[in-house]
Amino acid sequence: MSRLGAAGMETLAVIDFETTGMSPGQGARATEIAVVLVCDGRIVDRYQNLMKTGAYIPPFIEELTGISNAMTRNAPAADKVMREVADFVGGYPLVAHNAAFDKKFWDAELARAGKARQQEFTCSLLLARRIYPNAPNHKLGTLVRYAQVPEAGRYHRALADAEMTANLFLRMEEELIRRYRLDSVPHALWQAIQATPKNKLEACVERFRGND
DNA sequence: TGCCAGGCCCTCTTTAGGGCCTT
Repeated sequence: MSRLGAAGMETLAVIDFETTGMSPGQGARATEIAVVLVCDGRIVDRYQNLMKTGAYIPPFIEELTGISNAMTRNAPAADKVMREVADFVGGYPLVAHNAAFDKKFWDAELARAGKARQQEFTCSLLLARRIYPNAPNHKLGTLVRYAQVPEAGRYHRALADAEMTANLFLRMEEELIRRYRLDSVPHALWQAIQATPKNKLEACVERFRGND
């Protein structure tokens, strides 16, 4: 499901988690979440909150993110934040950089809040590998510089990373429209590109155009 | 006890291994 914005464009929710580790299956918990809504080629709304889970943040992660144990101790409860952010996102399609990571935490933290995911994720990392195959690598920071996307604050804070992911996504949209002379890039085409083999981007777009 | 992510994607591949990405 995707709702339409004022100009008839689809709205997408770009999400980023900061966490205590790599996997909720190993006990890692979220420490911060941000979502930016993208519609009609721009960011139209934002949500950001630290969240208190009681999980210990290792020193390495405190250093990486700038989010300390003291900060999360005074944050609102994780289940309350997750219910709020789920209401904010609604049924909009979700986008994240390396979505497999954020999807694990989205599902795990939502479940703890008594809710379930309503929509699929689109991965800006998989899209970037297809659209920018010649980038030095496909880390978010590298792609921001490679695609000349404005930096939005400190890397590894949720809102800054979500905004940069959103701006990277919008830049990739512009690139596809320019390269293949499209009117727009509907969500279904993003999903098709993500699922297509890495060296078959052009064929994927042409097939979609033919079916459109 | 000891270990501990996991999906994508390339290649010296498919009866597999290892780097890339996310915190």
